[in-house]
Order: sequence, then structure tokens, then C-alpha cells
Amino acid sequence: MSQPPPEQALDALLQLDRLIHEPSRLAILTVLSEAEWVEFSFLEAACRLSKGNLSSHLSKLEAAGFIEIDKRFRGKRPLTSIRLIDSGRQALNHYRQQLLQFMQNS
Amino acid sequence: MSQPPPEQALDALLQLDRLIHEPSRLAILTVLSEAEWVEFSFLEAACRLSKGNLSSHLSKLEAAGFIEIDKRFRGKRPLTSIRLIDSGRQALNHYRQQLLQFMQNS
DNA sequence: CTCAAATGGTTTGTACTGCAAACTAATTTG
DNA sequence: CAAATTAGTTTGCAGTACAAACCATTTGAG
Repeated sequence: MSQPPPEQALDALLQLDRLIHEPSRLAILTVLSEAEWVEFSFLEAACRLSKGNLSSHLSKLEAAGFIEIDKRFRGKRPLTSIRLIDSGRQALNHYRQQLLQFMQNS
Repeated sequence: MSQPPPEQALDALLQLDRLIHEPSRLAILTVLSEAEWVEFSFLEAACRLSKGNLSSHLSKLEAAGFIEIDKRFRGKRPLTSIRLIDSGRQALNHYRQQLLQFMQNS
């Protein structure tokens, strides 16, 4: 029992959600998972992403139904805030579980 | 201390080697890490990859200096065997450490 | 007042990548 | 001898991540 068959490990690995698996997006989701609403520029700094890059990742996460994006004005400047919604949190948790399963069995 | 700052977690995450991060290749490396020489068709079945797909992933891993590919004949048929070499094992271990660091701090 | 720089983003262009499908080449089977 | 199997490699394409260009507005310097 100390040389585990990698079967289960590989299964978990090969089923990972590629949308979440991308490191930049996983970073975004991780930050979002630890707060409620998060501002665009906070994410930008926390995840070391360029605005353009962040913008396009957010669009994909939104299209997947993982996050909600709120656009309003703070004073006279635009302010974009983002939060993880339930389906996103579930998907993230599931991803983490799969990854954990891989790590433990490999 | 029970709400960990995600700083270190994100750092580890953003530094992951993308070549290894790809699930199919991570699966290949995982199998290789648990054996010495592994045959092409074994990898094909174990990782659920098509021959074409496997072939191209192996080329990349070889180009990165992670694996060694040996081609010979078994009887009259070609036989390709693969093994993880030191630099590949080191890279894989490093990847695992980074990933673990992320998982633990997120 | 004017013009340069900063803020807060989105869109566009491109180089890369993963995968399926097509291909090569030999061998075995019916 | 023709069809199928084995053992792979090459090619074509659709999708992707990232940088760079762009847009609109506001703030700061002189």
C-alpha cells in the first residue's frame, strides 16, 4: 500500500477544468475566494497581470458563469468590481479537490 | 494566523513551469517518475492519449531535456521506450513543491 | 489655459499550443 | 494477396495567452 497505483491520480488529473487550471485564472479565483467584492486594480496588482490580460481572463470567467462583474463610477472614474458567485466557488472547490487527489496519490 | 495571506501562494502559482503544468504532460511525467524505462504504448494507455498526441508531448519533454527516448526493435517491430532523466525529475519535484505550497497557503 | 501623464479599462494582433486526422511503413492475419 | 494491426510521426486547425495599441476621461505641472 505504499506504492500507490497512479490510476486514480491520473484520472483526477486528466479531468481538471482547463479554464481553472490556467495559473493566471487560478490566481484570480483564489483571490476572489478570500474576499467579497474585489476591485479590478486590486486584482491587477495581486495577480501581477496587465490590465489587458486581466480584462480578457475576467471575460472568460464571466462567460463561464463563475464570476459577477459590476461596473459603476467612483466619483468620476470608472470602477469595476468582481466577485465569485456560487457556481464559481463550487467549480473552484471541485478543482482543488481533484488536484488534492492527484497530489495525494502520486 | 488562520486567514493566510495569499501572497506566497500566488507567487508559487505564478511561477509554475507551464511545460509541466499541462495535464497530459504532468500525467506522463508522473507515470515516468514511478518506473524506469516505460514503453510508448504503456504511456498511451495509462495517460489516455492518442499516439499522435503522445508523440508530440514526448518531443517537447525531450526538447526540454526532461526525458530520454530510446528507439530500437523488438523482434521486427519498432519499440520506443522513455525514461525520466535527472533534470526532468528535479523539475517535476520542484513543480510539485510549488504546487504544494500553493495548496497549503490558499 | 494647455499639454503631458495618469487612471481605468477594452480591443486587436500574433505567436504558440493541444488535439484530431491524415499519413508512413512495416507486419500479421484471413 | 488484400485487409487489418502495430507503431509511431507529421500536418492542419481551432483555440489561447499575452503584449501592444487603443479609447475616454481626469489630474497635475508650468
